[in-house]
Amino acid sequence: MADVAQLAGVSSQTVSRVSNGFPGVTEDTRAQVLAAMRELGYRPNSAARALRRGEFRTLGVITFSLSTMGNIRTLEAIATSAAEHGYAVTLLPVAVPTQDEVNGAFSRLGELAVDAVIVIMEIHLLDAATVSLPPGVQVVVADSDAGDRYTVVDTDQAGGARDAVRHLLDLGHDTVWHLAGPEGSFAAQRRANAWRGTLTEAGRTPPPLVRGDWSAESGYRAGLLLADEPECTAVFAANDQMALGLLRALHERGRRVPGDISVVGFDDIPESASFLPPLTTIHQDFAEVGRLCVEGVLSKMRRDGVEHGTTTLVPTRLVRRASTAAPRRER
Amino acid sequence: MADVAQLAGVSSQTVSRVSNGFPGVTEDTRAQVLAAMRELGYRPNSAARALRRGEFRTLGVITFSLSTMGNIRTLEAIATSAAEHGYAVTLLPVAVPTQDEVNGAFSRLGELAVDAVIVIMEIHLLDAATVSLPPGVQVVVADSDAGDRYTVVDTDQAGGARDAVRHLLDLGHDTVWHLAGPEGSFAAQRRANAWRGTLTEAGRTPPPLVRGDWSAESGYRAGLLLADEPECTAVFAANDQMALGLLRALHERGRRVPGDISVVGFDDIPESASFLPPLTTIHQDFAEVGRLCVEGVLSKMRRDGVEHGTTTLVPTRLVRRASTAAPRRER
DNA sequence: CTAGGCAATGTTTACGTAAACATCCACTGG
DNA sequence: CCAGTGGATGTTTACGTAAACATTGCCTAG
Repeated sequence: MADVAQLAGVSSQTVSRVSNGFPGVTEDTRAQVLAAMRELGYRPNSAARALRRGEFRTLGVITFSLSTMGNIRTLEAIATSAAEHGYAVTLLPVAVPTQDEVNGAFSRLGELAVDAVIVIMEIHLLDAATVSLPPGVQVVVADSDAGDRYTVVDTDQAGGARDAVRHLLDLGHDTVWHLAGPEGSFAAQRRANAWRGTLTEAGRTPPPLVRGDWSAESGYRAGLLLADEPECTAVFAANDQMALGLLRALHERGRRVPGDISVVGFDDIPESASFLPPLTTIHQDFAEVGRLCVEGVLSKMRRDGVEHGTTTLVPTRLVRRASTAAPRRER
Repeated sequence: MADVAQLAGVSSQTVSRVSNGFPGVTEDTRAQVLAAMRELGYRPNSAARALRRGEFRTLGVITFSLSTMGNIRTLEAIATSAAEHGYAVTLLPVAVPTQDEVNGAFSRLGELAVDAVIVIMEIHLLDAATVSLPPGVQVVVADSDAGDRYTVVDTDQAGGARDAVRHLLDLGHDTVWHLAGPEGSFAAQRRANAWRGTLTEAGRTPPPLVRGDWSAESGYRAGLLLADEPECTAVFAANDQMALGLLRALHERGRRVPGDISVVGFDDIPESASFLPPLTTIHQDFAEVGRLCVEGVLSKMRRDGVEHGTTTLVPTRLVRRASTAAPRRER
């Protein structure tokens, strides 16, 4: 910076002003400084900047293995949105979703060059970890159940599940079976609750719940079971991958989709339009989730507010494709 | 730090030594300092550290939209591997893969708290961007063609494609059709070249190449075409998504897989085991690619070497599933 | 014609850390 | 008994920046 100042014939402070786009610099001077910067290949040192300003202009994102499409898309949206606000994004991967690992990530956080944190993770892993959160670091949680202690941004899981079930009921199905996600997941839990609630509201009896683990393989196993249920004409799968496995099992067992059984998924992964048949599913707006996470955490930083427990829900959208139809009325 | 020093009754330098695990501190003193740190909730300020040390312990990863599964898995491996070496990972998303955007990302890089960069991107976008690379920042490129100017780590595209084609020939097919990726992609190009080369080597005539754009939708369109080719008994799709679309089209047209047509994909995405039928595909070891990227860039930093043009290939593995079989000999 | 004001620019300082150097002290060997 | 040695700890300083304050000089109103 000093070199630039000397070459431009000004003080280093003026260079700083130009570099930060501050007012109070003549157009001439500014041009001269810029020229000097270019000539010397000057780049501001972000460490010194951060030291001086007391902030890093960086957001940390804690997530374990970018396994699910949703998390990835959310991460991507966070990165893009953060960039728009002049923030960089640092990734804090947690290899195994155990309490210890999460605690470890949180304590490493303190030494990390990060102003705030966005957690993409089921919240129950967070509870015991709170203690080690460095003070002054704001947190927003995505993809999680509302805790009273965190600001949460999430897809409207319940609304999406309700739409899925209603769609099937509207088509004329007597009831809807549910292929749920793993027990430990709040997202799975909320989708299942909404499924049950919607059926009950409509005066239908919820059939026994079938459980998977989000994987296509588990959907396949569930499908083999469901294929043998003669009563089953409509299934709401808690995600698209399980729906994929389900479709394969039904096909193998000679059950037609949607002729014999209608299937609805959840997520709208890009491939779902090319399933056999193309899958009716609930579209999630991950880009919006990511955007809201960033804005939430930034606004928390600014006002230094401590409003815990705010939950923002991002609406979903039903995407109708070929895997759902009215039941055959043969009885 | 000064507070900790005072509480522990030592100098700040001793605190620094403890904080960095340096020798020359009595066990007693160390314990006292650690206690003081805990009591005051001391966390080293990474900005000051970086300023003093002249390095950030951070790697930048440039990638545009985490669209493909491969890039995501690579990114994840990079993050994990970097963490093991005590490095953090900062994400530099490029919204649109245009020259301008890439150049922009590279120039922003200079102001970013990053010691080295890993680029996950087709290299042709890099060529014109080189100029703005800040000096002293090492680069490793993943998922790209070898340039003489960069260190490249990539999956052995050619080897994988060769294995795919050979597998089909070994099963007894006369020749193999190829559903290629977009023209602009070097990965697609190399897979196509290896496909053609392997056929020629084996004395077969390569059928006309069919082109897609990586998406399942494009695979579907290609599949409609191929379903009408009576000669076609085996297809090698350049990725699993296109294979998925292909399977749907073939199914719709009443062509059995693998009865009438065998299909091989590329990538081994998790869903491919649940396709209809389960897809034979080429497994890529993205974790290894990520690991090698990190180690490559770190070793470049250490030796300050300037060995350009090194290319490391990570081997692939053929995963046999139900979508491939011997052709029916009815002629 | 001059005091006052304001815009443009310069000077000083502190941010938190770790390297380099300085000091202290206990112990060893002659 | 003392010089020498080496380990433990303390002191000084610089890293590059931007905030706070200081200075300069020009313009305008009275």
